[in-house]
Amino acid sequence: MWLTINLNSETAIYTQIRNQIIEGIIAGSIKENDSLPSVRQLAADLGVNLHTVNKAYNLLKQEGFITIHRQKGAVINPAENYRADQDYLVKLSKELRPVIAESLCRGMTRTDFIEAIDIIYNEFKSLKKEAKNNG
Amino acid sequence: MWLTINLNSETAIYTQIRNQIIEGIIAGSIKENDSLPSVRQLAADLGVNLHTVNKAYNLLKQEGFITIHRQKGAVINPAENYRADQDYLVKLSKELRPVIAESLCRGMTRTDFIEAIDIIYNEFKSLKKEAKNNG
Amino acid sequence: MWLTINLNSETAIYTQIRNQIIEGIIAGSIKENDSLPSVRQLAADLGVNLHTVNKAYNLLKQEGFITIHRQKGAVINPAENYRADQDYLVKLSKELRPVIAESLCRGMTRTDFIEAIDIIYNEFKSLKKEAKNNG
Amino acid sequence: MWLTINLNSETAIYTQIRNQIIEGIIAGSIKENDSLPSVRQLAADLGVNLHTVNKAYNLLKQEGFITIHRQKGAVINPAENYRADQDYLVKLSKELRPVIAESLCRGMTRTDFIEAIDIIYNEFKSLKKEAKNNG
DNA sequence: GTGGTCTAGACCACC
DNA sequence: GTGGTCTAGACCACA
Repeated sequence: MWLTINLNSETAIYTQIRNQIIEGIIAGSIKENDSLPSVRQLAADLGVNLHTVNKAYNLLKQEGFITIHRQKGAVINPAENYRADQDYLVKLSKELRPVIAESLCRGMTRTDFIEAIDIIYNEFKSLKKEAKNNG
Repeated sequence: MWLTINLNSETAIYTQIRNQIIEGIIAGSIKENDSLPSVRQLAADLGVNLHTVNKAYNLLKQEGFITIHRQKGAVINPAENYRADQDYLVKLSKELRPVIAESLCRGMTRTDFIEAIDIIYNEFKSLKKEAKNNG
Repeated sequence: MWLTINLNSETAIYTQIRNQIIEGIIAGSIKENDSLPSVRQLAADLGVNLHTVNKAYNLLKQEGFITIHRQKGAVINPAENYRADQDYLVKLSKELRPVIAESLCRGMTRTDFIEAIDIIYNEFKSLKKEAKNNG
Repeated sequence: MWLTINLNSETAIYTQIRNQIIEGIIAGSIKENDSLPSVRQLAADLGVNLHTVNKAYNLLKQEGFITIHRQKGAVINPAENYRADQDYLVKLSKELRPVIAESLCRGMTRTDFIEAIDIIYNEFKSLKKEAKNNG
């Protein structure tokens, strides 16, 4: 499994799992209709508690990214199920506002900020290529 | 007082206080060498415990935004004290990465994302104008 | 537990805890990746409030000595995380200056002063040996 | 007056005053039997409260550095009055111990530490020369 | 079980 | 008056 979690991180483990699965989707290493490992399996692989993985999956389900079947386990939904909608834009704005505020306060211009996000966009582009070559 | 906090928010109260003070700095409603209200005063105004305000102030102090005086209370530092440095850029990147990942996953392009941040930049620009007219 | 605090001391309790943990590290009685007792546990052992221990741990975290895990509690960082850097040397100099000034004023030479610090160095050497024999 | 205090410093103002007077003694810019400015005068010069200067003077008196006369005000004592004694050595050791502990913990050797104190000794030597030329 | 947050109320040092 | 420290007791998120 391509997931790696950092126990020392400030970020909650279940959040790290959720974030990496989302990154897996955009990289293309997991696709629509793919199954995620079972809760039990993933928990064992990562050496974390069942509840933790469960919480991550439930969060992803609630956010529309996956559907949890009794038999097939967790399955990636088609992209239509979680297209950015108005609610998401509001949530996104709430997340970004304090981050942008701090960057402004620390003297970063809009251009500096976009430079920072472009580095991240490029990382994701590389990930995508890599996954393509491997898959 | 220009601070308003939301007791029901997911965001910790002390974080809300911190964030709004940062917004106050970029809006220009508080400036270099201005004093913030005393912890007791602000706590009373907001209807929260003094320790909560104290924690917010200590966080701001640790981040370089303010200096805490024994007599004058908390004072805004000159901007040089908290200019974006390498450490901050790393922190910023860590904050932005999962946010950008989710937006990509939900089908937002880089252009859509920049549109979202521009709305926030415009809000801050309006705040700045407003504060200028009031001050 | 190897920690002893003095409630009557001028030094704040949380500072005493911090200092003794640092001494524990240099003595070798706690090592890289060792866990410290939980805040509740240590607070109970020392007969102080859990917030006081919490403050000490947070200070140590901020100084780079420990990492605070959600599950495992506080863990000693590898020494690389808190090697003396320029900032520390400045802080050290600020601490030492008035101490050296007073010693000079009271007629102590540099040699007298080094004699005084050597007594301390020898104490730490003994502590280290002791810990080695016990561990 | 050669005293300069920093209101932003972590160090209490009365402690800064006390420290600088001690530095003045070792530099030779104030000598045995010299009078310090009156409490009122110094407070006015520094722009601080009377009580603050008073506290500094009382501390210096208690430590043996000065005598407070009704008429002549505060007068520097002869050096014999405050020679390092056993009590002072104990106090010094208590001050130095946590400082040395931290430096050790951060990987500084005894040699590194002595290098750091020598920088300070040299600063004081320069101060002394300077004061000699001016006086 | 762990730490994180918040409240309430106290005393002290500093100014 | 200011912030700094400490206590006591509560609830929540995370694992």
